[in-house]
Amino acid sequence: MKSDSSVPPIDPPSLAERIRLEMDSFTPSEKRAAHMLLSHYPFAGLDTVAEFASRAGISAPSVLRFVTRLGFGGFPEFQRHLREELEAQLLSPLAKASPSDRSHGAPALAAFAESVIGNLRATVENIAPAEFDAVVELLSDQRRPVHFTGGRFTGALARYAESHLRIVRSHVDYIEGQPALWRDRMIEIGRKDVIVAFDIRRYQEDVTALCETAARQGATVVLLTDPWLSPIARVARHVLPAHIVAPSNWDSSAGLLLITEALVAAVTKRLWETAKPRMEAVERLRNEKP
Amino acid sequence: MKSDSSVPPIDPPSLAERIRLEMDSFTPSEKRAAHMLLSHYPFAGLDTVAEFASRAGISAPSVLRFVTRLGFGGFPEFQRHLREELEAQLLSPLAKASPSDRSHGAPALAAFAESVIGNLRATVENIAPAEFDAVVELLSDQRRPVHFTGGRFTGALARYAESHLRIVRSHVDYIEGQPALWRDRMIEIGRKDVIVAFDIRRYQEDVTALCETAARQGATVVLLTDPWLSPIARVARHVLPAHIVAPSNWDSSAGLLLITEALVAAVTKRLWETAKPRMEAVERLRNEKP
DNA sequence: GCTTGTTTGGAATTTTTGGTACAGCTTTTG
DNA sequence: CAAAAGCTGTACCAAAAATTCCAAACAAGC
Repeated sequence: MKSDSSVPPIDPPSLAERIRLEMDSFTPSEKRAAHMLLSHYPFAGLDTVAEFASRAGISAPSVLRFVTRLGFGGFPEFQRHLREELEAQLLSPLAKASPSDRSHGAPALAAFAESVIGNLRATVENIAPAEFDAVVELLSDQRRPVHFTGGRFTGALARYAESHLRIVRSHVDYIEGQPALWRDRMIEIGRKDVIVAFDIRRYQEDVTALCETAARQGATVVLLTDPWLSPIARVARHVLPAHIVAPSNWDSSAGLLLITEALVAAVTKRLWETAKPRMEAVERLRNEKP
Repeated sequence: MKSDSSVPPIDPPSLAERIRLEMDSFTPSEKRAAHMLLSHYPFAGLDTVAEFASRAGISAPSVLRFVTRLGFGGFPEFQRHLREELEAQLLSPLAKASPSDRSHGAPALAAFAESVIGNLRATVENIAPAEFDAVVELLSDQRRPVHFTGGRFTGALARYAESHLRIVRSHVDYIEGQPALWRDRMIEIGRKDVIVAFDIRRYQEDVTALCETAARQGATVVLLTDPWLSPIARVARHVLPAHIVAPSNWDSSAGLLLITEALVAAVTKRLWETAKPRMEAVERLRNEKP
């Protein structure tokens, strides 16, 4: 889920900050807990209650009272908060930089671009070479029909992929997401077929259904998704996750596009012997028209 | 080459690194686990076994087997390692981008990514802020109908833009490039209308024709193109060029996507007052369906 | 010095979590 | 095509963790 509630992402005041402010109102043992936590923030809080208590030199119940006092429902909830805070901080090192220190380009554009570039780097880092290569191999097998599909936003990317790959090789098509549009086509799908699905959060049930049906019939499913993994991952043979978080109310698909283009480039190169004449033929046909 | 001889601070080989290397030798469900972990490293591993298993789409025992295979005595030990690694990394700001890490990801993918990133930077540099802002302003005017269009490859990007913007505001649509499909619609196009065209080299005559016709009827044309400028530039009021050259037989549209997403983000923010209720309503409608 | 209210830790309790045995299934191999 | 090996999930159990309860210790007020 995305937090659509507030537009300008004002940093939530860190828990550490709150603790410092409320320090005076703590009981002696709560203070020990607080100091202990702040001295190693936030890692000190990631252990067990017993460990925390022992390090702070107090008892477990005191630790519990401490976190309750901070407004958490329990120790696990407290830990979850720490993790999320840590993750948010680590993933957006850019947010720290002053927002108006960029000179060139539209400021909004520049900031957006930096964020997207971060996504691309992170995406590349997290993709296993073997996985990428395996997908290239799969898409380069001309005996296997390839079908692209995607959700309401990602469908456009699927189309983009399809429009390129269909020129490189044959048996490439695009399947619309709605079940009514693919139900009858499923009879054609079998062991040899490859489904390449694009699906990011707000995962679409119809796309999932398509992939599950195809997988049940023996098709090989390749999934391009976000790091949280679409439910399709459960039936997918290969998963390529891309980072998608951007300073926007929408997610960014740049990482998915990157993977897509890299795949197309690799397959084109791999099949160059047969792709070249094909591409030339397509070009010739296009020029004949008028 | 740099002289690294003096200091041999061999980074403790991150667990992530080891996982990437051993990826090939994993069983299918272990790969799932590995992927899941890498895509969110290391936070994905900080939850409970059950949570981890569920997110990766595998069973809890498989997760246990996975961590055992990595050489840990148990899940808690595995988590402790992750925490320590994270802490170490966070405390040394140098570790940010360890150069020995660069080689990761599929080599082809990594090289491609660097090239794309270069394109994005160049694209941002070459866009006049005023031009960008003017387009945002134009697209934020709800009284002006907006029509997206594009060529055989870029059409997908136009669709992508349309699918987002149509949720933010009304009077947004997509026009297919072939003249037969838009000829009759042109009668509707007038002074108030805005055409946003995507067109990169191997410029398509039909898209050019569409824009020329629309411009002749008084419509405002916005063009997203490559640095060599599509012929549409002659009739366009605003031109946003993106760098597209990549190590591939194909051009890369990442720069166009970047501009598109930045535009959508800016317009969404600009129209937030009216966009928010719209987006919520759309969400509600989508959830009613089943 | 007694009482009252607060704070604290030990021990019991409950919930959650990690771990294991086993059976079904898939893939590989002969 | 059958047997074997390997992988994976269900069901169950043990362990450990969080949480609650209660009585002791302490401080402040009369």
